[in-house]
Amino acid sequence: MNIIINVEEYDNSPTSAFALRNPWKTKLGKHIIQCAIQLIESDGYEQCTFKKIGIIIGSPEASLYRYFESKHKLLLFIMSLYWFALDKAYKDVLIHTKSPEEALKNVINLLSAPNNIVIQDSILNGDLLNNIVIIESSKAFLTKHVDEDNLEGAFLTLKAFASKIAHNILLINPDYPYSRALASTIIEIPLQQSHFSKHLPSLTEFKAINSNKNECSEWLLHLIMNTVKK
Amino acid sequence: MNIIINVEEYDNSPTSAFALRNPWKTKLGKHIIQCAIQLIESDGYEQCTFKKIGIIIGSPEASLYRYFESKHKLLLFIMSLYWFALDKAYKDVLIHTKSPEEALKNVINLLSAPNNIVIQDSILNGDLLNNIVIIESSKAFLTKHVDEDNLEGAFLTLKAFASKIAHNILLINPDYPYSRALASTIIEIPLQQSHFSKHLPSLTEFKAINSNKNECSEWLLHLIMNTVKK
Amino acid sequence: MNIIINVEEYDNSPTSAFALRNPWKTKLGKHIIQCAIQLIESDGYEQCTFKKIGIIIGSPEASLYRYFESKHKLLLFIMSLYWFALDKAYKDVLIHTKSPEEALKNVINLLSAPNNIVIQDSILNGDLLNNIVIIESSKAFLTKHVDEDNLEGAFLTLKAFASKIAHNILLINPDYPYSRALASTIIEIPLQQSHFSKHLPSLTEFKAINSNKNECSEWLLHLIMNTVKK
Amino acid sequence: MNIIINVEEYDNSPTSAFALRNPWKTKLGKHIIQCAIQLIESDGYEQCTFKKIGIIIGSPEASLYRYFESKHKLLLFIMSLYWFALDKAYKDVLIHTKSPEEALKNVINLLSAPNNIVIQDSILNGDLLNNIVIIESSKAFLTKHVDEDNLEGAFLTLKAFASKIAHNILLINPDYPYSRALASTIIEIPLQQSHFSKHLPSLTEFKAINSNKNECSEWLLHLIMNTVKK
DNA sequence: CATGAATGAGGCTTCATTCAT
DNA sequence: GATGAATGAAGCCTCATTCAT
Repeated sequence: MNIIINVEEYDNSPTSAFALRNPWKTKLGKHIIQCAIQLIESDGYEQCTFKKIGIIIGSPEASLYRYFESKHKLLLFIMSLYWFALDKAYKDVLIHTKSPEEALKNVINLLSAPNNIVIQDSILNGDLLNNIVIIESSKAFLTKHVDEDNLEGAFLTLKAFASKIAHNILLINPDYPYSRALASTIIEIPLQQSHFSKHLPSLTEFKAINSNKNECSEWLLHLIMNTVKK
Repeated sequence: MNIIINVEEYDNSPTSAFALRNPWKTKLGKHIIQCAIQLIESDGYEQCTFKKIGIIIGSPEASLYRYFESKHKLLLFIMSLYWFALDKAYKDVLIHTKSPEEALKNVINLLSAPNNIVIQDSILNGDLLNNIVIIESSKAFLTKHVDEDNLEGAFLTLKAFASKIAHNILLINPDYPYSRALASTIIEIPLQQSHFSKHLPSLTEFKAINSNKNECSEWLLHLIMNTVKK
Repeated sequence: MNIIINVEEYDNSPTSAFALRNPWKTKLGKHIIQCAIQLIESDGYEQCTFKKIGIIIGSPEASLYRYFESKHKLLLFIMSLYWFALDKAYKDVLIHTKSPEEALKNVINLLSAPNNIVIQDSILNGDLLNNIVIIESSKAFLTKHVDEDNLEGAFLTLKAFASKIAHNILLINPDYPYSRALASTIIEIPLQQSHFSKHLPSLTEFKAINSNKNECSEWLLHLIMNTVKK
Repeated sequence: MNIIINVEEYDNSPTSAFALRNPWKTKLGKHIIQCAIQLIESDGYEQCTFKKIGIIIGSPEASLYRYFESKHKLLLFIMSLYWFALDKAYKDVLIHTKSPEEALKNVINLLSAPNNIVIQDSILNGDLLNNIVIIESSKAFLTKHVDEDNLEGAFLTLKAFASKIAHNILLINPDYPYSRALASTIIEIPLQQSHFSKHLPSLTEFKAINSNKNECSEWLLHLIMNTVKK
């Protein structure tokens, strides 16, 4: 699926605070994001350097620093954008949704397939984003010299999204005592299973997530519904 | 809980292949493991260097290379050991278990609390190990210069463990079509929830895992049983 | 004390050669000088960058280059201006002075207290200027890529000032063989003592120069007079 | 003059705390000190980099970091050593001195000529050291991120030395009210005059300090004695 | 078995400046 | 006259590792 974000939405999102200037405004800015996503996904955050990105896109390291104060800010930017986009997609989906059950089904479908993010003429590959988020999220917490506020900002969008799902669970069953734990589980399982299917296939029956997303999503839906409805 | 491993078991495990010599045999070897676990957990794998470990335990970097060929091998060693210990604990638990249902309950309990690993006079903190495993596991796949065999080795113990759980699920319900996906989910959820309770508490109802482990474990048990039994 | 310089005087001084255009003519120009003085004093010449100045005064780096060809020229500008101002103040003082003894006393008083420089509506803090001059002067000699002429220019004003003092010493005692050495000593001692009182108080009895300037100035006067008069 | 320091004295001095290991023990260590002194003197502290030193002595940058934690520590090391050596030389001179008047004369002579420092087979050029001390001393105070204790350490040796001179002044005239200011003046004047003779010769009558040290030293002696003796 | 010394490669970042608008 | 964008060069420092003892 494609999630379309327009520039105004971006400007008003917590995500924009992680960049020094709007990267969608210049060719260089867009190249940085595209290339960073590919490199972080393939080599990992630590092995991805501004220098390497620069070589690929044909700009010197120094130029990247005009867009992102540091490599860490760039990572937070990408993750924040990811959750902002998912949150938006979910909001859009809710509009055409009649029951909370249908909403839950929709969000699981949303999470079980990679979602490309489209901003202006940039298309950010959802598959890569998935992998980055699952592998690098935890690392964001470890960088001690980062001020807490930034961290909070980075996960604001994730929290907003998770909170909506938890709310939905309570609509289905107001007595469900662990709506938040279940919401975060709904978010994590597809990412994990997708990851396993790639790297440790013996740990899952699902194949690469894009080929049979429905299978994983339906399994997850049953798993969740069985618990909530009771 | 404490999982006790004796040296002979260690020697025969895939874990031992990651070290150049048996670290339990010398004070220095044991210090390295202890200290590495603490440092990787607190600062992250990339920020943990042989130099830092050396300073803490009062040995020069060069000495560590007599035990571990590289920093990466040390990480694989720790992770491999973790899954080996859990696998062993599960085997021990199975001995006194009458039904597959009880076995599933037991493994969930096992996973929902931190498990210290005890080898000779070394006690490795289960809480720290949990965090390392959840944060650093994915990274193991990304280090390209490592030969595939090593990687496979590193996850042999995890696979063995997951496989036992999947098998158990099939004992309860031979028709359950996603036993492996469910097994890996059982392994991951407690780690994730424990992680959230520490770093993003708004994403879960559970508090620090050691304080009310039962709550998380019971929730997870219901979640799983509802799906399997049906 | 305040030393008032009018724009015409500035235009005819060697100082003006260090700027590309008259900085007193625009708000931006005056901001640059003010801010540079503060930043060089607090962080040192090397840590003071056009970028930092730009951020503080809200202009991009490029704008500063319309006023000063380089950071080094800006430093020379400030130091040159300082000695030009002191020289002028001394000239003004001499007008109302009857004896060379009184003149010597006056110049020591002048040097023993910080002197603000006032140009149009700009007031440059004398205390900061003192510190810059003592700390950064020597550095001007070391910057090899600067052509000699500029260097000479930068110290023209200092030399003119020192020369007047030396001349005055000879008026008191025409046989004094080291008038120039004594003149430069008169200039340096108050700067040094002021510096010590701030940073290494155990090396002097004087407190921060502004609080009891008289004490230092009187001590210095005795020291000098004892030598000259003999 | 040559001031000879033996390794034991060095080890017990505050100076040794600025190095990670004893630089006199290896050829590399001695090369670093020698070369750093030359480079700092000729190009200034900021322009002197570990890389440049490394190129000159044929070792990679990284090797220098085994001896000095940072460039700043290296500067503090050199300055601290300088004052430690002068302090020692003064102590040695005092042994053969009968009157405080003679002592004062001796210390002024000591300060008015460059003093080489000899440690084992290393000879550190006193002329260069003089220049470094006068130009870079003030800078040591500006590096804000340096902990205060280190700074104190760096100037411990200077303070010890200055304090001895002040004490001596009081022996000559117990009522002299500014013994400390006079002591620091005695230390600074020869450095300043030597500096002027090199870079701004019109500010002094003295030529390069080594050629006619006696002249400057005698002038200074008179200047001081006239004041102290009352 | 342990360690002190050394190092090539590279990471992250800033600087001083230019140029097109 | 002012500025937004860009960049080559370099700075400081750390890392993972090797080697000789």
